[in-house]
Amino acid sequence: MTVFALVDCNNFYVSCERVFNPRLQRRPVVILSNNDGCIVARSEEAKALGIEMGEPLFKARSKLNEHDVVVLSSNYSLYGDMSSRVMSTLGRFAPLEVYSIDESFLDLTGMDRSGLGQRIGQTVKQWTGIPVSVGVAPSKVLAKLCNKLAKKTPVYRGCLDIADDPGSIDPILGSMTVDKIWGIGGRWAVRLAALGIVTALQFRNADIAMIRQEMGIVGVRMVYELRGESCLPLEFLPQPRQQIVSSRSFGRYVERVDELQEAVAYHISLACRKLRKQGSVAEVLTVFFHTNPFADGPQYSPSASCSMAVGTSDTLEVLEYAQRLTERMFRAGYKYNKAGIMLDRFTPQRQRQGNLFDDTDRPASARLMEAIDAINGKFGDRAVHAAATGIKREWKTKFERRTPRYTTMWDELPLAR
DNA sequence: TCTGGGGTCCTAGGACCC
DNA sequence: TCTGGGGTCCTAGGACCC
Repeated sequence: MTVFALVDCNNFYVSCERVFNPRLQRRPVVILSNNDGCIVARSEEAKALGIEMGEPLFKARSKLNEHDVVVLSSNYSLYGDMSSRVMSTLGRFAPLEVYSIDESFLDLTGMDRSGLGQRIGQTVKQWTGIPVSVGVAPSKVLAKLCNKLAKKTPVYRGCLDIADDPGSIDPILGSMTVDKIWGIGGRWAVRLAALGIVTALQFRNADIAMIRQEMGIVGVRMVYELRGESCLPLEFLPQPRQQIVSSRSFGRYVERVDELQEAVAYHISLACRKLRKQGSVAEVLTVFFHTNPFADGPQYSPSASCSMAVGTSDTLEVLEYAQRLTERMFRAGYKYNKAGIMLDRFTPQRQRQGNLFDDTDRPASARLMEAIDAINGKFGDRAVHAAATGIKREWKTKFERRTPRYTTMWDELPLAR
């Protein structure tokens, strides 16, 4: 039997901030999404005040002021770096699948697990400063569930292991609604309720043929997983992305085509760098932008794709396609609040399909991109960049309350006195 | 005034092929 | 009057996740 552990960081973004600013301990803290728009992470104290996940900042404002809540912009450089520290610590214990920025599955099959969960937690806390919870079970879905229980039930001291006795949580399944299961969202919960399935226990005990009929193969797998029969294997090797999206809201409305072009160019450069990093080339490009869907007034949200003559990851080459698409779609007289691009149809760089009419010097293009990536890797992201991405960039996304990038920028290191 | 961003998988249906 | 059977590929849309 395979034994899965799910290790999940507690309130990850808030915990990262607290490592470098201990004054945030025991205070209510929230972290905002891009553009300081919504609340995407909350400390326990903030949750206790009834502040909701995903709540727009302006709606929560009075509550935040009233309770003197600390409000911070996202600091992705910091969180990304702290995440890799946590993951490499976890890698000391067992083979792992990094599932998201703040959680990993570990393969504990055949290991002596007595006290192991607590030991993992203590080590991560001591080495990185980040508190974690651990769930251990014979399937991923159950491990997820145990993790959730471990997190909110102090008596488990941060780790719940049911690998030897999955039935032990039946009473809890019976009192839990089905949408709390990983993979079952609100939509399914509504449809299942119509079939008389409300609790996680009812779902687990449901008739397989009926679930197959109603939910397809996805639902069937969920039921088996809940029964402790693993259907979702561990994936130790990260799979290359099949699409890369880059998009952001603007810090203020954009009405001019040149600013829109800058923003699109900026997204192209981010996405192409990611694409090169994974060693792929893309054949299809999509560009989109839109007005603010929440605002009154005329709406316009165009999107257009094109196939590129040859699969490419060359920023300058993709830029040309992007600018043509943007120009074609742009309409004056609208207040745009967001732009983005998507790259699609990837092949590995080495298997690039040529084109008879391609007169680009491919080796030269590859060397140029390599040089740009190397320079930016050493001297910072925009040390060299396409002029098309703009100089002043007044449309930039807002991060008005971002803390220093303590661990990734020399001039933002924390000071010790 | 102010509302995030980036992914995956599955399915149904249409187009097309022999 | 009567109009097969089996397959693949692609796309759009729905559902989910963090």
